[in-house]
Amino acid sequence: MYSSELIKGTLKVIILKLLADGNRMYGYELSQKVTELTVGKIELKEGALYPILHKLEADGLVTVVEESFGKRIRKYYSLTGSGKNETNERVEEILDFIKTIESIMKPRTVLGI
Amino acid sequence: MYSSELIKGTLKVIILKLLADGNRMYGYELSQKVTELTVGKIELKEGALYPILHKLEADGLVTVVEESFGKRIRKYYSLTGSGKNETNERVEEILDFIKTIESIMKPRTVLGI
DNA sequence: AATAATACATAAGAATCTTATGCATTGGAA
DNA sequence: TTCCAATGCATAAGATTCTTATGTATTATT
Repeated sequence: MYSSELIKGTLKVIILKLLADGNRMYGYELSQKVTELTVGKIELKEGALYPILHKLEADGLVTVVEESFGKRIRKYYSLTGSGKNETNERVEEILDFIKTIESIMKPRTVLGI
Repeated sequence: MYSSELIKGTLKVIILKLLADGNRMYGYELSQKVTELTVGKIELKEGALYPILHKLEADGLVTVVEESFGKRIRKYYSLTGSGKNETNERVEEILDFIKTIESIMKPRTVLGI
């Protein structure tokens, strides 16, 4: 489990990327998938998850299809065209960001060696 | 310039790491160094910088020595012993975090190939 | 003489997350 | 068969971390 400051700002990109990889997914499924992929180091909790999904929908980046399984409802989210573009941009950005952070964090001396 | 959500939570670690590398530094110097190292992609602004430094001091991770240059004052910050330990832990954490994010962001298909 | 850069600081507001709570269904264990 | 865990959605209050804006003052540059 990473300290929560670190996670801030990355959850949205993670959701977008998972939708880009796996086609449509519903909220609870996304939450499980993140726990699984990160071996529990990142948890996508409901309080963060659902507001993000609603925001993505409001921004036109995803569309929703409700499906019933018995009396239980699932809301499947899929990327729209602009959602795919946004995902590509955000993924590029975070990969670039990672390189920057890595370059700062790698051992370095006063001499810059 | 990265979107600001992405930067959240990383500024403190960056400051700690710079102090660990370069011995004592003062606020404005840290701010300049971050701009320089990241080619302007990350900016350590005063509104974030000074509260972080004060927090680090309150937490006993850094000590401060004031020095005058003419009538201008600089506050030099240095890591304490526990500051160095904290830095090592935080750097390890963020490097681990980066690997996790990278593994999610790298191209992947539905089949997991 | 005026402006940019240096150097500190804080307050109000925005954004993003955690914690807590709520409702309802389904499956499994005791 | 009863109770608890898991599934599945949702929102509100609070914490945290940053941006933007503002303030003060000195020094260097144009």
